[in-house]
Amino acid sequence: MKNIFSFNYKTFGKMPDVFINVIKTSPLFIGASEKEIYSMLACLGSFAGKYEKNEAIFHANENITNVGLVLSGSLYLEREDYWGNRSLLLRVEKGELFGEIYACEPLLSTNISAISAEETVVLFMDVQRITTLCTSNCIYHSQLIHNLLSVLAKKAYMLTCKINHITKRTTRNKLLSYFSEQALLAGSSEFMIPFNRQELADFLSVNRSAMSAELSRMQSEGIITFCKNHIKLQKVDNPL
Amino acid sequence: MKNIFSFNYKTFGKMPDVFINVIKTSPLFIGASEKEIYSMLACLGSFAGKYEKNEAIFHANENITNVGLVLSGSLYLEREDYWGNRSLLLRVEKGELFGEIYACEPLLSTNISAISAEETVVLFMDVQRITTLCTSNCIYHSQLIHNLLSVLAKKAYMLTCKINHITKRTTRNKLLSYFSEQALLAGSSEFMIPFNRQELADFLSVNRSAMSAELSRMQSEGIITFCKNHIKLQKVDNPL
DNA sequence: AAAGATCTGTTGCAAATATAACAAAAGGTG
DNA sequence: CACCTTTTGTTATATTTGCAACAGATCTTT
Repeated sequence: MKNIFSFNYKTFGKMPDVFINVIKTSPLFIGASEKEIYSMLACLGSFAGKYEKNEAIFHANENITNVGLVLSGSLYLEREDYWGNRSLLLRVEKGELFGEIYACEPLLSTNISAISAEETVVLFMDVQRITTLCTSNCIYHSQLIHNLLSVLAKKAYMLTCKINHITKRTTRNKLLSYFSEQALLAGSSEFMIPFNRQELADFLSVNRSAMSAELSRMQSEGIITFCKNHIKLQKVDNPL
Repeated sequence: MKNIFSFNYKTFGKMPDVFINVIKTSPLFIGASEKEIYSMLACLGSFAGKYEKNEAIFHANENITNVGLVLSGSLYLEREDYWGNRSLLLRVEKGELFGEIYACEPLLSTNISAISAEETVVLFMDVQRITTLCTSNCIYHSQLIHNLLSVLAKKAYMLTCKINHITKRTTRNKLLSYFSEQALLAGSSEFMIPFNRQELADFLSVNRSAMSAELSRMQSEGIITFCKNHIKLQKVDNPL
């Protein structure tokens, strides 16, 4: 990790515009003015770090107190078990938060690792300063708490959605469950998935080659068509 | 559902002591005085409902605005798929909250149902009145928000723990993952589980009879001993 | 363009699982 | 106690998955 900038009253405003625009549209600061954002960043002791591909942003069992906001790039929240089987919990994209579970409840032992999927810049914030009233006069403070609640609720919701996928008993039904969610999100029967085959298999916790074979069967049966990461669901009577 | 009492300035203090004691130790009100609790309950438009066994407290796709607190009994958060396969997300015990995900983010469509596991009394509270500043003078208000954040973070944590169990590739490893978590929680190699066999299978999303057979194999191999819901992990070199 | 690395699809086989059917055990009720 | 219901364990079989190995495709690097 390479520390690229931090915020206090001296460095106020030293952040590139592309990053500010990400922060403005992030779920934590949505609706806040640029001035409010700078004020909050200083208040939250923010600093940013740059990571190469496949670098660990935090490890399982590490003590996390900062929430992370992806300013550019993307990362995986993942876990490796005793035998080295990787299980991919979530992919975190630009503009999204991660580590908020552990940052809000520092007593919880981290049970996952955060690994950069590409070159990635992360903004860290001390979330404890959000939940305890800050001494400086943050007009945006109560809104921030409200947004943090919203972020946590949505994260928990995403986790229950993921559980709904992987509790399906066959690889085909796991795939269809995930694909139909993605189609709903995209508002179209055609969509791109943010995973390659190995990552998708790790996300649905099935074997890659078995999943690849199942994808081919589904295509030959006319249930789906796919080309690399582009998936198209065909209309069939009862896919699920 | 049978409505048993609600709270406003008139009904102040009409709640049985056993229920007040549950509320006092609940994660939402922990540390609050009885007076503060009554004040908050009125502020949150609370009311309580009584449910028979196997009654639906809310259905999937229902719009949820209230968070629920189990005053007595217990319930399951579960989901049934197209073919009727039940998937048991979580068991919610006396003193625990449920529905907080949907109550905090009412735009999220409910993807699970809440079903009482036995005769159960639930206290409902309008959580939106927590996150927006209430007009009455609630001294405990900011503490309540802090507690709600904590509850959501812990719920998300529990969900990631559950994902860690069910992403294991074999029934044996799912069982061992769950059992070792329970042993850690109990602080002992012997512990009780809150599920019967069918419920445990639904929780780990495996077939009941296949799981039953696996439990027997594990016992015959000396990995565990069990009698009904009482499980004992044996010390072996490399159980996981 | 050539060489190397990575990703993807395919196949056969061993291992694990789902399913159904049944019997024994446990619990509840009159 | 007898009867009924629910829960649990057992078994056989068909289905599904994991695994390993390989070849073709795609992407990177020099």
